[in-house]
Amino acid sequence: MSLRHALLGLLVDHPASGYDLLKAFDTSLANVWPATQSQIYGELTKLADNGLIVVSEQGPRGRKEYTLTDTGLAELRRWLTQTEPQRTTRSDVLLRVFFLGVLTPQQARDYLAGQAAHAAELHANLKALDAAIDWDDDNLSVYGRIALEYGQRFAAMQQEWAEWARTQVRNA
Amino acid sequence: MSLRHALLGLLVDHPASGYDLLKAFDTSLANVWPATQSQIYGELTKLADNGLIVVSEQGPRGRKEYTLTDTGLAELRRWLTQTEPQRTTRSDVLLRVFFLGVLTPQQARDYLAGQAAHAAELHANLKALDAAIDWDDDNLSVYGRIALEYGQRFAAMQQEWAEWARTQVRNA
DNA sequence: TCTAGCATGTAAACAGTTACATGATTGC
DNA sequence: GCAATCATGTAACTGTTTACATGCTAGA
Repeated sequence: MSLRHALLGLLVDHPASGYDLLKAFDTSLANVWPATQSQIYGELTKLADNGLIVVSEQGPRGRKEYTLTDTGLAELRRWLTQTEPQRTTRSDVLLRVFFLGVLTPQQARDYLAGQAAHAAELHANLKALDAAIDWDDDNLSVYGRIALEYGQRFAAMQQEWAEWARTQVRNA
Repeated sequence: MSLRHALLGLLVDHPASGYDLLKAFDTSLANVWPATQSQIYGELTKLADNGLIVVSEQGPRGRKEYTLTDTGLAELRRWLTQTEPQRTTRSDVLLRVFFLGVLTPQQARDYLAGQAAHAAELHANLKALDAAIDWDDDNLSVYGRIALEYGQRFAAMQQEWAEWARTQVRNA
């Protein structure tokens, strides 16, 4: 269960409330590990119950600020070094490719063209984001840039693939 | 819910039993849309209840062979042409990158080197698979090849990224 | 005869999504 | 005063995984 560790990771160095974390998920982690409000609040309660985080401050409107405990940090490190990342992924986009044979060649090409366009747009957005951020050389910047670079390479790869794939579909 | 449509897609042209479909998931669809035995049998029952497939033949050992109905084929086409693929993905590998700052630079480089090695191995396997298959020019081959090409490009991209990323991690 | 593989089904637990529900505070 | 945003929580549902449970059949 990576959600638990994503929360621990976000709490390193700066305490935050559920609401703060929700925003972090919706921005920086949106394309890596999306999570809903429901999930986040529930998981924070469990993490606090297990002593991996503590409520360090209570603010207005029932705000609860959580801080990572030593146990929590140790667990984060254990997860990073002692466990293998899960690699089971599902791709709806690719699944559909397997079944394009039931459509006309024109429809199949349209589908692939749509995917190429989508990837191109994503690539442009990520490139713009990269340019807009003022990267320095602290940890957050180094690893944030590495992750963003992944996104850009991935989007470029998808675009090139979809454009190539389109040329492979011949009329029956 | 794509599992439903994956089953419909696999039943195009050739009737199959739950057991046959399970094997198809474990081989060709393993990296695209993994599914368990439990899920498959349950979903087949629902699809039959809804008239998208029918039990066309009963064999030994309680074997039930399912055939796609016209309604089922129509639904598959509707899914392909009228609905947008879901693009919410989760990447445990990438999530960990965000938090490599809590490790030593050496540990972070080790992690990235491990990912590079893993991607390289996957790439080699997919390349070998590609070479081993006797592709002809029917629909299955065309779209199967396109999907496999995606896998190869993706694995190559991941390897190159991880190797590059490793060089970005400097000692603090 | 016995083993491997064929063949299906169900129950419980876990993860994730959607929807509902409520209320406080800040700034205009 | 009102709207936007801050802030949390719960319930119901869907999808996925793991484990249990059972039995038949073909071939060595």
